Amino acid sequence: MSRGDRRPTLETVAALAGVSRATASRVINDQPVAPPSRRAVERAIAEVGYVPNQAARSLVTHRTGLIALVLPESSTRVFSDDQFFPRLIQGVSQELETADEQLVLMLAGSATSRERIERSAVAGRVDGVMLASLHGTDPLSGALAKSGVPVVSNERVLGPVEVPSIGVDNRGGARAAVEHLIATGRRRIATITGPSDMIAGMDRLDGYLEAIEGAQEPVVASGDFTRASGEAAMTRLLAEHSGVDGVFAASDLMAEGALHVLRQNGFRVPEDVALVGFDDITRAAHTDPPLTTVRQPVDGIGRHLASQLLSLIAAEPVEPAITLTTELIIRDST
Amino acid sequence: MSRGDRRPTLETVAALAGVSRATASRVINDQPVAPPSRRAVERAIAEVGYVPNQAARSLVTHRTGLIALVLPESSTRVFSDDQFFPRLIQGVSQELETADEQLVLMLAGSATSRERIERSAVAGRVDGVMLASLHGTDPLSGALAKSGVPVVSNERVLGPVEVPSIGVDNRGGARAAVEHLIATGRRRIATITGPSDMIAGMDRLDGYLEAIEGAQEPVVASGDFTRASGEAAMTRLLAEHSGVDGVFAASDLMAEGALHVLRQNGFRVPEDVALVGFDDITRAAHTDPPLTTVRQPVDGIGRHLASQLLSLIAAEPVEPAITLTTELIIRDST
DNA sequence: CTGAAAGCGCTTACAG
DNA sequence: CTGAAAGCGCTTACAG
Repeated sequence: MSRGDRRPTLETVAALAGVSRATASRVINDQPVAPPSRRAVERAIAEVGYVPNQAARSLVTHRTGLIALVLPESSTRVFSDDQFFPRLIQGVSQELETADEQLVLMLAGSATSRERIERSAVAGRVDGVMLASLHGTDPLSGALAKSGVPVVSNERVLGPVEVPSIGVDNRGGARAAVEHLIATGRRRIATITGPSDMIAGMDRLDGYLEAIEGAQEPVVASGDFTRASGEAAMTRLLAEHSGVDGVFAASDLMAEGALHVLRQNGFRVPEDVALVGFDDITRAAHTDPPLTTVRQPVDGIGRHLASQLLSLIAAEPVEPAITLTTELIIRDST
Repeated sequence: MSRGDRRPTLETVAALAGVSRATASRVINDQPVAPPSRRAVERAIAEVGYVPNQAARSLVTHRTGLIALVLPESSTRVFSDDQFFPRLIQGVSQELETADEQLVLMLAGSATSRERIERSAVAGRVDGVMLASLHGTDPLSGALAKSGVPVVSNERVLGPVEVPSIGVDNRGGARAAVEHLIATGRRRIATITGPSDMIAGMDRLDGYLEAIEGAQEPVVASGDFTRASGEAAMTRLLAEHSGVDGVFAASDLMAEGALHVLRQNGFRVPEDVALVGFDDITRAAHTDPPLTTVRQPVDGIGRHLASQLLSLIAAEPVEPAITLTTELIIRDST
C-alpha cells in the first residue's frame, strides 16, 4: 500500500466477509462469533491487511494502549553510565510484555516538555503514567494525579497529593552498610550523600545518621550520585577531616569516584579506608578491589511500577506504598 | 476533578460560552472568530479546565501529535556510556520544540516489542517514526515504509526500500584519521572496527582501507563500538601483530579501551603507538593523553532527522539522503 | 463571522 | 450468534 491510499476500514472487511461491522468487530476483539463467520472475517482481514484505527477505538473504549514512563531529567542524565534507568525499563517491559500496552518513554527535561507531557496525559493520549526519579516536590505528580490519569511513582512522592509508590528500603540499607563498617572496626566513618532533594538521597543519609548516632561523630560530604561528585566529595573529606577510615557512599558511582581519589592519594582500600557503595551496579563486582555495596532490586521496582499502574488502570485496589528490601553484598573493599 | 468524573467536552464549553461547537472549535484551533465570542469561549475553557480529547481529534485530522524515535536495541545498549543517543535526542528535541509534536521513545529490543511498534505505527498511533542505529537489513524500516507511515533513518538503510536518511561522512572521516597517522610517520597502522552489520562500522572500515591501500598492509581487528571490545581487539593486535605503531579505532569508546590495554602493556601513547578515535565524545578531551579523534555532529543528525520527518509528514519534498561532514580533531594521542 | 449537519472509524447495548 | 443503530468527541465544508 503506498502513501495516499485509504487504509481499509472495518467496513471494508465486513463487506468482503459478508457480515456486519459488529460481527467483524467481535472477531477482532476476540468475542464469541460463529466459526464460519470468524473464518470469513479473518480471511478478509488478511486479504486487505486490515489494522484497526487506534483513534476510533480509543474514542469509544477510552483506552489508548500506551503507557508512559516519564523521566524528569534531561536526556544527558537519563543516559548516563548510571545503570538505573535501563534496569528500571527492563523490569517495566517484563511486566508489560503480557499486558497489551506499549511502553513509551517521555523525557521531561525542559519546562516546555513537561508542560507538553502534562497536556498529553490529560488529553487521554496515554492510559497511565509512571514517574521515576522525581526531584523535590515536583509539581508534575500533583498535576497529573489531579487530572485523573492513573499515576504511580518510584519512591514516595513529596507534596500534597497521594500517588501510589514503589520504593526500596534506602534507610535500612544505609544503616546496614554503616553497621557493617562499625562492626569491622572503623572508628571514623564518613558518608557521601546523594542529592538532598531526592528521597533516595535523603533516606540514605538518614540511615547513616541513625547508625552512627551515639557511636561516632557524623562526617558528611554531599554529592549527587555521579562519579564526579564522588571524587569531589572524597577530595574534600581528605582535606578537611583527618582520620577517616570508613566511607559510605550513597551510590556505587560515587564510591567509584571516591576509590579513585583514595588511590591517587596513596590510601589503600580497605586497609587504610574501607568503602561501601549503594546500588550494586554491574561494575561494582569489577572494581579493584571489588566493592562492598547495598544491592537494590531496580528491576523489581520496574516490575512493581508497571503492575501497580496496570491495576490502577483496571480500577483495582493498589497498595499506597510498597517498599522492597535491600541487601548488603560484602566484597573486598571492607 | 477526581477520577470517574466525566471530563468536559467541547459541548460543555460551547454551551457555557453560548456559542456553537463549531465556534468553540475554531477558537481552540486559532481560526478567525469574533473577539467577543473568542473571549467567551476562552473564559469557558478556563472555567471548566477543558482539554481537547486527542482521540476524537485524531479521528478527523489523521494526526496524533506524537512522533516516535525507535531504537532497535535493548535498553542496556541504548543507555550505555556511549553518548550517542542522548546527543541524538537532544538534537531531535531541539528541532521538535517549535513543532507541535511530542517525542516518544520506543525501544525495539525484543521481537515482540518490534512487532508491537510496527502495529502501533500502522494503526496511526504516531505521525511518523525516526529510526536510529539500525543493524544489517533490519526489516523494520521496510515494514514501516510499506505501511505508509512517514519514516526517516540515520545512516542509509540497507535493503530494498528507500527511506530518507541522514548520515555522516564516515568514510571521509576515517580516511582523514588514517592519512593523519600516515603523515605523522606511522609505518604500521591497524584499525579496530565497529560492527560489520552497521553502516557506521562498514564505512569507517572502508575509509581505513582506502587510505591505507598501496601504502601499507592493512591490519584489522574487529570490535563492536564498546570499550570492552576495544580492549579485546587491542589485546589481540598486540599478540598477533608486532610492530603496530598506529591505531585507528572506529569509536572513542574502543579507543579508550585500546589506550587502557596499551598502557597496561607498557606502551607509551603517542610515542610508541599513536591512537585516533571516532565520535569526539566528551571524555575524548579528558583521557590521558587527550584523544585525537574524528568529530561527528550527532546533534546535527538529530536535528536533520526531525526536520526531514516533519517535512515528510507535511507532504513536502525531502532529500533522499543527507551526509553531514566530519572533522579531524587533533589532540595529544597522535 | 457563525451554526447545522455530516462524518471520521470504531464499539456496544439492545433486540431478535 | 448477529445486525441496526446509537454514540464516542471532535473538525470542517457548506450555506448563510
